[in-house]
Amino acid sequence: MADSDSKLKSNSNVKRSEDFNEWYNQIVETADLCDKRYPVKGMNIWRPYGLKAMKNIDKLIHAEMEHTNHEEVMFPLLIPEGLFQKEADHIKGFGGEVYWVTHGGFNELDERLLLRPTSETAMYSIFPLWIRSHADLPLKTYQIVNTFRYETKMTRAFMRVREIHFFEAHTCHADFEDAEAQIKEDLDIMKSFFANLCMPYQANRRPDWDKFAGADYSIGIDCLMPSGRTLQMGSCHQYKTNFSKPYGITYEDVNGEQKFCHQTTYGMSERLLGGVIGMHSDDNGLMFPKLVAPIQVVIVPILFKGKEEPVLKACREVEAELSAAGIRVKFDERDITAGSKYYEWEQKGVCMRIEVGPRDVESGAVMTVRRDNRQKEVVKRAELVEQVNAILDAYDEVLWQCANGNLESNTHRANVIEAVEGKSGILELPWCGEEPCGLAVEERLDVSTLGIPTEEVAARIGGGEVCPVCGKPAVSWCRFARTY
RNA sequence: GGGUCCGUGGGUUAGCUUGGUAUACUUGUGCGUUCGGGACGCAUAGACUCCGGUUCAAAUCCGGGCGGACCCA
Repeated sequence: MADSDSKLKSNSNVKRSEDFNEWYNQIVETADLCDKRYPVKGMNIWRPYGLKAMKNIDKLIHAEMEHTNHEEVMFPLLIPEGLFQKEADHIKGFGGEVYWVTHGGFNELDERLLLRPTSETAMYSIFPLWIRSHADLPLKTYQIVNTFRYETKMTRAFMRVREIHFFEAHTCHADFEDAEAQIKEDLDIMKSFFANLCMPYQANRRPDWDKFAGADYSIGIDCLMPSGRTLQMGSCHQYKTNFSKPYGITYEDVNGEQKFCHQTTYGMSERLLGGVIGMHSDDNGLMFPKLVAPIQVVIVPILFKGKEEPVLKACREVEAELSAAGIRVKFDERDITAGSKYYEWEQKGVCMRIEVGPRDVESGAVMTVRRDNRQKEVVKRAELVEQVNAILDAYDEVLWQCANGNLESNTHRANVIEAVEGKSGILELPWCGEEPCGLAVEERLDVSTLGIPTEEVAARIGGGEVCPVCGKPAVSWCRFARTY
């Protein structure tokens, strides 16, 4: 594998291992995921291949939602100013980053409309009409729509954009306990969902100064990228009655009393794709998990003059057989050399390829090659589907192990700040729970506070640790990291 | 929030200081020879971010917009 001296496809390739950030910027375009040339900051074009990957992720979300009895809805994009302004903290949090619609044709609007930065205020104006009695609860809804935020910071494909492909689940409950049960269910959903992406993560309860605008508390889902920074891949929020009071979301309980609902939300976005790209890749390009990959298996014919027909025929049979088994397969018949196809599909993250040449046709077999380690294996045609599925499973397992290894070896726990100073990754320190101490750690280490692990075992103080800033007894462990 | 820099075929770029015919590689297209890890030959297509100013003349100088990169808070 003479990668180092092989000719570069483009004039400006950087290796992931050398410059992760620049590599990311290039791979999203060279792998045909998006087109960044649209002339509005933070608004990129989804190209077919990238959109397929995103839709596959969406499918996993839909499946989780259906499984947990959430129902899909779609609310309008535009929100009247008056509705938006009902919850004070919410406005404070989002006010600076909303797009306003001020005109209809040539006429100035009486009431300005905003493009939803998130849909709380749109949905909660209607929920009171849907909820009348305890029998209407819990109300569990979700939607996958585009939202808009006027980002002033540097934008980055899939990771920080102004038009966001956004998933949001909104639930209403009779009381706090039931809302808390919903948060627990959300944590379960995360577990199975991120397993499908082969993404190990940490769920952290955000400190109060970093919670969602209007929330009682927020839980962030953080993944550690190979660059050593964490990426927030989603979040869920306990609202208590913070929104139901201003929006009048009430129900009549069994005793005939009117009560305010308790609410939760769970949100994720196209960042999921950005995270998958960053996490599962190497110097040769992407490695999509099998459930995300637009193409799971690519078939490359090895053609020799005068022997084309039997090879092409075998390829078509293999394609049909795999396709019938529900595997996303592509037969690459283009008239370019086999080698250039290998490089291209490896870069685009196809899980494995099948080579079919005259030798294979004669022996009734195919050659399989895995994307993750380029391991070659001869597979008999009779065992094709079974073996391909086995390889895809093994491939996914490697992705998970690799990512998990990165997380574990870059999580550093210590009692004093000096011990984690200069370390990259996730840093865990005891914490007294006071904001000034958290902020002091942030400043000292140039990190952000991720928060307290939601897993009790990870959060619990065991041996009388003290806050490394103020020296008072710690109430829990707290995580810090440089973030995207 | 404050500052610096950049914008030339689809991509990467030379040219800009000192105004005058725009460079190369790559990609794309067509034909032929090839094909078990980025093939080769021939032919061909394609560009000065936008608006205004200075000038006989602007990719080049000046101002602004839009877009992008970086640094500091």
